[in-house]
Amino acid sequence: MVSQNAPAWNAFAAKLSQFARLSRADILALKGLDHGEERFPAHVDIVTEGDLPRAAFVLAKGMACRYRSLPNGRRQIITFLIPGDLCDLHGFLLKRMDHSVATIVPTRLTAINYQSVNETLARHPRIAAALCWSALQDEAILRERIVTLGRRDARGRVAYLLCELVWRQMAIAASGDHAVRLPLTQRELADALGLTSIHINRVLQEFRRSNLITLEQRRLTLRDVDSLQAIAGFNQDYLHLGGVSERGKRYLAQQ
Amino acid sequence: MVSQNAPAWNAFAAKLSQFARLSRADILALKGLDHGEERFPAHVDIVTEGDLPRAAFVLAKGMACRYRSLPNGRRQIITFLIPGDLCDLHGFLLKRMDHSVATIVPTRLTAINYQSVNETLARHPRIAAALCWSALQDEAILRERIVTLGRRDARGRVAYLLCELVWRQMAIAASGDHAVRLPLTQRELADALGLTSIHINRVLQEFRRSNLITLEQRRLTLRDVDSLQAIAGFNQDYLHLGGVSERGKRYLAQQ
DNA sequence: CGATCTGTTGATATCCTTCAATTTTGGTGG
DNA sequence: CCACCAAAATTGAAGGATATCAACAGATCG
Repeated sequence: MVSQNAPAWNAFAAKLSQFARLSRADILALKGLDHGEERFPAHVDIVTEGDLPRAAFVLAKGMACRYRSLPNGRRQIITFLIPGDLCDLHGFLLKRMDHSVATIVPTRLTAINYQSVNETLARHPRIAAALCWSALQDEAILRERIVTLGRRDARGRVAYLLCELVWRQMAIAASGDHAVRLPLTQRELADALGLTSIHINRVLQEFRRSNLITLEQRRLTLRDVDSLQAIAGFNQDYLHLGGVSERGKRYLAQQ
Repeated sequence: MVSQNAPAWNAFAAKLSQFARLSRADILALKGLDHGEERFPAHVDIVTEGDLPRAAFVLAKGMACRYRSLPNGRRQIITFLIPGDLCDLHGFLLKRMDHSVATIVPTRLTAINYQSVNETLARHPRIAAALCWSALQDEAILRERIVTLGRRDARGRVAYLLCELVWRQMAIAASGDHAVRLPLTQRELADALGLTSIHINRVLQEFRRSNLITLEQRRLTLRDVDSLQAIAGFNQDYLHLGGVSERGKRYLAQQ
């Protein structure tokens, strides 16, 4: 069942390694969860609101988003999923999805063999702790989005989201220059930030004129991270990129 | 260490029982996590952004909120905590809190003995599953808030939040009449919904004039739930109040 | 190589905020 | 129990940030 799918496990392992140093055995155990790869074209639902939740998966390549459609035709993008992100590890407990997940570009998933998850976690406490931490980070990302939508203006929202996407991508594939591929349309940015694509357009242009960013050919570079952070009233603490607490380390040592 | 603290465990057990039928032994095990009670007056931080996370706790009585303050003096309330809610079970892994938690009224917490959590979960798979589900619900609540702040207008936001608070309280203390104590000021509603208290005031008055709600003496009654849901473009599916999926039941039976 | 989606620009509309003042409520001490 | 004070609720007027509408240019893709 193990697919030739190095990027997925690399990205996943890279993400988890932010939290806890994984041994060779740990990384092998991660690969043991591989239950086969699936490919999806761009702009297609992976799961749809109302469905029975599908098996958990790791996003191996590409990009996706969780979103919800409203009766009035609007939609809200809740989160972006990038390579290494784990999706719905415990979702099988639920009867129906309360939101949808869609691809943004052609995307590959690695299904997770959830029968063996518990055993793997029991035998590899560092993996368990890292997943736990990853879940904490995911929740922190949701909270930060709430803060953004509730109390930042349009410029702050855009600045915040661009920083987040760059930091998250840099965490799984170190590239020192704050430049990443950003395959999002202005419409998608708008749906994530609770604005119209027209207004997103005007904010992006202002940022370009002020030399805060460059964004062309789907490639985004943050040219002045400090100013962007100031505009958003923002820092990256919420991503908890700095590793585990002393208490957490002691806890891990006991296991 | 066990405090005379029946309400806490009742509310906690009532909440978890929505998800999985708990045995007597399960409920005793929950009580075994009790690590003492703490009391806080109204409008006081329980934890403050930047702090080392405190031990996990269950809110026993009262009401609290997670919030974040922004450099420009604004604040955003992220979630409300009501009796039975579990707070930061795995937070000890983090170095610092990325947000604060404050009381809204005089509040009692029951600290959780996190040394014994793992053992309890291993021995009581239904508790483990119920906590897992509770975490899924918490995440769903965050997602719904994102949808609200991103794509609903002021009337929709207020309608949504009032419904959510009533449903959550009804789930832990069945009262058939859609009436609950709501100790929030208009300022606090505003900080939760990304609006000004002045605008909250106008929306509430419109709702009262239209006989959608009554709200006086800190007591809220939903008089026309259907209309409120229509205004919010909203249903309660996201709270997953209906129990566990068949797959989830099979999984539990194996444990 | 046309069709459709995306990005861009301008004019106008609107929802919500801001500012300012007043009333009501709730809590506290005398 | 009442007087007093601060906080909360209420009301009105004016301003601003973003939405909506409309049209066109540019890019992407089968």
